[in-house]
Formats: sequence, structure tokens, C-alpha cells
Amino acid sequence: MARPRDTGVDAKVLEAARALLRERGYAGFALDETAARAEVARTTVYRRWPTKDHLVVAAFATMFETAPIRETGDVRADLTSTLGAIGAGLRRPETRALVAELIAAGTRHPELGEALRALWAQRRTAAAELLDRAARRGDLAAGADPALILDQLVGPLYYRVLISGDPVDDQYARALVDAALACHR
Amino acid sequence: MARPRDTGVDAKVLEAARALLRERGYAGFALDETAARAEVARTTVYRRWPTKDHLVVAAFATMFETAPIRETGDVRADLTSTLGAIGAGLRRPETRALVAELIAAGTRHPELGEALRALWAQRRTAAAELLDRAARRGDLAAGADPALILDQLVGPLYYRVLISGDPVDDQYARALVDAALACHR
Amino acid sequence: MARPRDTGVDAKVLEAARALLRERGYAGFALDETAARAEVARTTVYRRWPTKDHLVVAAFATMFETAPIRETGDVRADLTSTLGAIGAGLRRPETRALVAELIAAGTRHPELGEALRALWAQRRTAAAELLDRAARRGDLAAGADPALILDQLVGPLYYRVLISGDPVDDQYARALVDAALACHR
Amino acid sequence: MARPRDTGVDAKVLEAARALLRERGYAGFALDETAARAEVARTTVYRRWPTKDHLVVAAFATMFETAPIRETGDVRADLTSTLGAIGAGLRRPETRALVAELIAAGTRHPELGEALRALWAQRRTAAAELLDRAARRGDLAAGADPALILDQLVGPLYYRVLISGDPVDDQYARALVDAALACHR
DNA sequence: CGATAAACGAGACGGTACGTCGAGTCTTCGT
DNA sequence: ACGAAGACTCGACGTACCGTCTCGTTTATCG
Repeated sequence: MARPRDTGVDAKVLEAARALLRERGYAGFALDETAARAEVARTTVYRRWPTKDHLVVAAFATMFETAPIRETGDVRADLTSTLGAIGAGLRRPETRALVAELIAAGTRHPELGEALRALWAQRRTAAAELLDRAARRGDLAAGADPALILDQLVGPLYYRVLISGDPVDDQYARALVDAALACHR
Repeated sequence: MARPRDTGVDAKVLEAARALLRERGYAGFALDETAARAEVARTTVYRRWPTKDHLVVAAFATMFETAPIRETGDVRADLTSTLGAIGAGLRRPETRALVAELIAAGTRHPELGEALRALWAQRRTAAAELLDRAARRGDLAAGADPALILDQLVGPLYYRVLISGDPVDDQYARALVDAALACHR
Repeated sequence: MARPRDTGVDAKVLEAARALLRERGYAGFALDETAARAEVARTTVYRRWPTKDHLVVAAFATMFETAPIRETGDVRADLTSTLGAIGAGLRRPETRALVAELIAAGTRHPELGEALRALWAQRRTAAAELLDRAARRGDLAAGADPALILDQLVGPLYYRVLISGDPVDDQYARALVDAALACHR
Repeated sequence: MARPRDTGVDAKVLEAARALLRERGYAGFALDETAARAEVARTTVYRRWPTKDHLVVAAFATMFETAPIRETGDVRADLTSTLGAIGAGLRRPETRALVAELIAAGTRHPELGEALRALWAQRRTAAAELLDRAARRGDLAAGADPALILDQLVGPLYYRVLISGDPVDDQYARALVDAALACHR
């Protein structure tokens, strides 16, 4: 009885949003421009995402494909490459800014906070499973808490990127993994 | 050779800025209102801090006095209480939002990024010295890198607060310290 | 296909602008206040008139209804009363200031200069037609150039008001008309 | 008993002001810049001229040397060349704008209005004397009022420049003089 | 000759307005 | 209903001058 939503719109808008986010970061991101680029009316965007923040989070959610993990069975190597991949994703300054703005957006809109945490959790999954399997294989100490280990591995990465500004390179990833394995094995 | 700056102005403005940041967070922070509260002309504010971001960072820098650390000599206890204090400071949602916005601001204005990193470094100092002394006392393993250990301790804290949203309580602080000491000793 | 402009807005804003111009003159005229009085957002004003100058000219254009002229057939009397009316309009000091500012605005924005000249031309029309008819009736000398005569009548009026500051009263109007008719008949 | 004013300052400032007025007109004229150009402190300027308007008027007063008039005895020729000179001075658009702004300034500050009228009167003197002598020589009709004639000559000039925008060239000057002499002789 | 009052330079300060940008909401028409 | 187009509200931002003020630094002249 009513005109159905043009499903192409979602894709076009998100695509445009991603592009703008990458080009200019959150600061230079304007909903107007996104709509213009997607060749869609501003109203149409608002009908789907009630807020700039919502749109940005939605676009962000589609930005990083869950990196496929090649698991070799060598915990050290696998962890190192995974951490390295995460670090590589975070390194770019615009990414840092975007992540920061997303956190802020998540505070302004609780549901977005929820969604973002889900996203992070999902990104964390791969590494978590890696650790779980290692634990089951007996490659980790008996009493070790995989979640804590993961925090110890990933936390410093974000800490360096967001807070201290120290470099996050493969060497650092290796150092982190070495330290973690030295303890928990 | 010219009329000297009214030092009272700095204090009044920063005071007002702090208050506003605490009340409404970065989102609800308006330079206009700050000036009004400080009973100072808007232009006077702009003379000192060229941008809203600059003012916010300046205000933030004066928000947290370097927490005095009581060192007992018991590494475990000292670290736990220090971490707990850091965590306590970060827990409040407005703080989380503010920290996130500051990171973003730091990306918009490189000089601010610099300033912020200096601030974090300063906040980090106390804990770092604690670890250094422990190392010198032999309470840590010979080859241990204090900076890395610190990352492993503080990183997860920020990670939980900003990213995963998991609770940051004293129990978690203890777990982190235990894990770290288990390895590096 | 889009939401049409609220025509009421134009009226309300121009009305407010006229009022402000009359009360405070160009010097005390603020676009902000106009918008406030018209109970309209400042940006809405800017959408229609890109500049304070534009708005002022637009408001000015609606300030003086084309004075209705009663033509009796007696050239001398008709001219005298017309000149008198023009003079009366110019006499008030705020008017003088406003006219001056308008000229300046017309120089700052060429399109406004155009518009203003059109306005003046229109105001001049009535008197011009009066002279034309007189010429056709043979009340003026054959070779007389009505446009020149008009300049000689109206020019001194503006000259006195704007430049010399000498009084512009009915007696002066009469003297001008007498002199003009003495020549051109 | 006190340090005397540096007389060079007045000259330097007025020079700079004239230059700025010529370059950018009243609109682009900033007291700050004038002071900078004159290599003088802003305060020093304010000590002499209480207001931007005052300074501008003062500068203007020195802008046009009273044009020396060569009187040949031929009223028509003398008047035509004088009018032509006046017209030439007014033609430039910046001059028009400046004159307009000066009128406005004269309304904002009554003393300035006074000063300006004096200036105009002075500029008018030459032409007035010309007419007076012509009258005394009997080149004008007995009952003719020189002041009125002058208004009829000069008024249209200003009228065209400021109001109607019609060209003010030598031909127009001649037409005006012809018309005036046709009547008053 | 040294005190002193005013001139001067430099710049802080208060204030007022301007014009701009972007977010969200609302209204209308077309499909 | 959905979609396009764009008007409207609102709130802030940063800028540009203006005119006033408060300093420290000169400099002519008077006691």
C-alpha cells in the first residue's frame, strides 16, 4: 500500500559516509555532504539514522571486515600476527580520531555505546578463540584467565594509540606476546 | 612594556571551564558560557586560547592534581592502590566522554596532542617510579622492562573504560597486578 | 517540490527592519535584533538577504510609498508642492544619515547601487511626468530639456540636505521653481 | 613642563589615513592599520582624534587642495571649467562612497557635521566669488540670487554622483552653465 | 641638573556585530 | 507511505573592529 524503501539507499549512504570518514575524519564529516555524495536527500538519511552519530557508527561498523585469521597452531606466531593486524588498523591518525569520537558518541547515545561495545567484542573474538584453543591444547598455564591475557595484549595497543602516542609496531606486538607467554605458560 | 595580563582572568576562566566540563561534559561546553560565567569578555578568552579545544585541554590539565602516592615498599599493595586510583578517576561516564573528546581534539590540533601526551606521561610518572624502585630493589625479574609492565598494567584499564566497557574496579586492579608480578618476578 | 518559503517571513522581517531603521537609524541597526523582533531565526534572514546592507536596502525600498501627486494643471503650484513633499521627506536628520549610508552601501555592493538608483528613478518619475505634461501643454519653452530642469530642481534639494546643510523648506522650493520657470518659459 | 607633542605624528597619521582611504575607502579603513602604517601607536592616534570618524574627516579635509581657479573674465568658460573640476573630483566611485560615509559620520557626530559643512562651504567659495564678480560686472541679471544660482549649478552635480548615478562629464557641466546663464542674464 | 608631567609604545580588555556552519525538524509535492 | 527538495530553528563558532584601560619608557622643560 506504500512505497517500499529503496534498499539501494542504505548502501549508497553508508558508502559515502565511509568515504567521508576516511577522507576527513569525524571532524570534517557533515551529514549534508554525505547525503549529497550519495545523491540522496538529507531527509532520507534522517529517516534511517536518527542522528549523525548513529550514521557514523553504522558506517564504522561496515568499515573493517573481520580480518581473517590464519591459525598455524604456533600460539606465539598467531598471536603476534593478530596483534600486528589490530595495531596496523589503529595506527593511522584519522583512525585514532575516529575511534575517539566514536567513544564520545557512545557516551552521548547509550544505544550507540552498546553497539560499539558489541563491535569491539566481535573484533576481539578471533583473538579470544585463538587463546581458548591454545588453553585447551595446554599451551597456556592451567589457571590462566584468557580474558585477562587478552586485555593485557590488546589493552596496551589501544593505550599507546590513544593515550601515550608511543609507536605500535610489530616489534611492540612481539614484545607483548613474549611477555604474556612468558608468564602464562 | 604594555599593560600586563590580568592573571586573575586565567584563573577565573579555567575555573569556569572546569565547572562547565564537569557539569555538562565536552558536548555541552560552550565557550560563550564559560566567558559569561567567568565574567570576562569572549574576546579575552580567545586571546589566550585560540580555540575551544585549546581551552578545554588547558582546563583539563588543571583538573586532576597529581595524585599523591603513598609508597609502602610492598610492590603489590602499592601498585594495586595506584591502579585503583587511576581506575577510580576514569570510571565516571562524563570522564570517559571527556577523555575521548580530548583525544579527538588532540588529533585536530597537533600541539594539543603533544600537550595531552605530556599530561598523560606526567600522570604515568608516579607509577613508573614505583616500578623503577621495585626493580632496583630486586622485586622484579632482572630482564623485565618497566615500561612494558606499566603498559600491561595501565593499558587494560583504559581499554576497559574506553573500549570494552567492562568494569574497572579494585578487584580488576588486583588481578592485573597479580598477573604482572607473577610473570616478572 | 520542496517546502515553499513562508512569505509571512519577508513581511515580518521587513516590517521589523523598517521599525529599527526609523528608531535607531543605520548606525544602530543590527541584523540580530531585526531577526529577534520579527521572531525569526537569524539564519532565515541571511537566506534571503545575504548581507546587512542588502536587508537595509530592501527595507528602505518599502519605506516610502510613491507619494500620490495631485496635479492641478498649474505647473508652478504642482511643482512647488511636489518639491516640498520631497524636501519634507528628506529633512529629518535620521533620514539624511540613512540616505548617506545607503549610498555607501550601494558602493560596497554594486547590485545594491543598481537597486537604489532604480528606486530613486522611480521616486523621480512623478515629477518627471509633471514636467513632461507641462512641456506638451506648451507651458515650457520649446527647447527645454525636462531632465535637466528636473536635475536643477531636485539636485539643489539633495545638495542642501546632504552637503551644505542649508534649510530645505517650502520657501526654498518655491524659489527653485520660480527660477526654473523664469528660464524655461 | 611636559613633553611636547611630536608634530611629525599628525602628518604621518594623516598621510597614512589618506592613503588607506584612497585605497580601500571608508569601508576598508581600520584605525589599527592606519596607526601601523604611520608607525605610531594606536593610543597616539586616539589622543588626537577621539574617534575613527574624526580621523577620517580630518584626513579628508587635507585630501583636496582648494583647486586654484583661473579666472578669464568669460563667465561661461570660467563656470564651466570650475564645475568640470568639481565633477572630476567626485567621479571616482571610492570618492562617492567616501563622501557618503562622511555625511553619515557627520550625523553621528554633530561637530563633524559642522566641520564638514565648513569644508564644503570652503570648496564652494571659489565658484561663489566667481559668480559675485560676474554679478558686480553686470554679467548676471539684476535680481539674480548668486547663492541660488550656485545651488542650481552644484546641486545637480552632487545629485548625479550620489543619487541618480548619471554621468557627470564636461558636457553636462556645460549644459548646466548654459541653462543657468540663459535664465539669469 | 634633576624632578615631573605629559607624550608615546605596546598591548590587554570589554563589547558589539557580523557572517558561517552544521544539526535536526517541518512542510510540500511527486510517485 | 516513501522520497526529494529545501525552508526553518537553534546554537555555537571564530573574526574584526572599536574605544578604553593600564602599564613601562622617553623627553622637554621648569624649579
